[in-house]
Amino acid sequence: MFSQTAEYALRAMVFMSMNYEQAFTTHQISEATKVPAPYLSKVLQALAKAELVHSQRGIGGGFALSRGPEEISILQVINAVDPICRITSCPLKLEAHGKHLCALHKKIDDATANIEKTFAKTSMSDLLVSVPLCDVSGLSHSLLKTI
Amino acid sequence: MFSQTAEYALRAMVFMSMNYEQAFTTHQISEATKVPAPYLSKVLQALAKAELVHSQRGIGGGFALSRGPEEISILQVINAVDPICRITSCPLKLEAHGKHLCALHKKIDDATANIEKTFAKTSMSDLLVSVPLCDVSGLSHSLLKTI
DNA sequence: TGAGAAATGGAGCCGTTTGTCTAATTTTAG
DNA sequence: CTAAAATTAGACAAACGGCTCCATTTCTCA
Repeated sequence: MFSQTAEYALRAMVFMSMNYEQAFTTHQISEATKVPAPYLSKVLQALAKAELVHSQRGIGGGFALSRGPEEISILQVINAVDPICRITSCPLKLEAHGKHLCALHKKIDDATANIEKTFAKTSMSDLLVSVPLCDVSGLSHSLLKTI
Repeated sequence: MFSQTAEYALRAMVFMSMNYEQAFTTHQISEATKVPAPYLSKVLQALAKAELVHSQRGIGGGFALSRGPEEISILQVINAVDPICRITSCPLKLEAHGKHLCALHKKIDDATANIEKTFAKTSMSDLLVSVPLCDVSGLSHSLLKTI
């Protein structure tokens, strides 16, 4: 339904939201979210390009949210890596339909619109309630102290 | 969002619903729905395996719905070719979560559940209202007469 | 100023999806 | 019984997503 990449991006974003003023290295995020590190690196780059996170090279560098977790929605994260695209014109390219979608495509697009709406309304901070995303017990000791 | 294959399957099903007691050949369906014929053949086989359509070889054969269009939902069609799968356990395989999903995965699964529900409630006959799926003017003369 | 820590960018691998082609099989018409 | 019409089965090709690896660049600290 949703791509693996979107899942990875969301895990990373939720993790970073847990302590959003701090910068985490790719390795730290990978360890906590169980996302393969080299691939996570690409995902984080996409998030950086979308300006959802800010990257900093060198010692003490890493990735951090570019704004507060309450200002970043699930939709923004998904759209940064694997955009949800609406049906704006007839996929069969029929002149007859023009701008109107047939019942089938309207139904599909309505469902997509609903998803968009739900995900736009939910922010990273909404996802921090009660149950943590990740296995804190598995984290390295040095990282643990920072959370 | 949804796979190309699912789109193709739905187009074919809607088309067959327009005259559901008749059998259409792969070629006829391909022509009307603009789905590549050799690939459509695979899709139709999947629909046949799911018993949504019935196939008949030889002269005068083809594919036809196995029951009335009001008894076939969008969800059934999609699940036949590219199943919507729910999140039943933590994707990170964390012991800590057990059967409970964290906020992130619960949110994603809820959205998926909503899609499922909408698509389960909509039948092929609901998709036949007013605007036709396909470019009837582009169909061969012999096929046109049958619709 | 140098060393090491980190992100960046590009090439490339593997499996799945999408799509094509061909040969074999079934079925009906005549 | 035969020929044509149709599905079925299988191998094959191209494109894409997920993933890895490595060389390069940028940055900080001592």
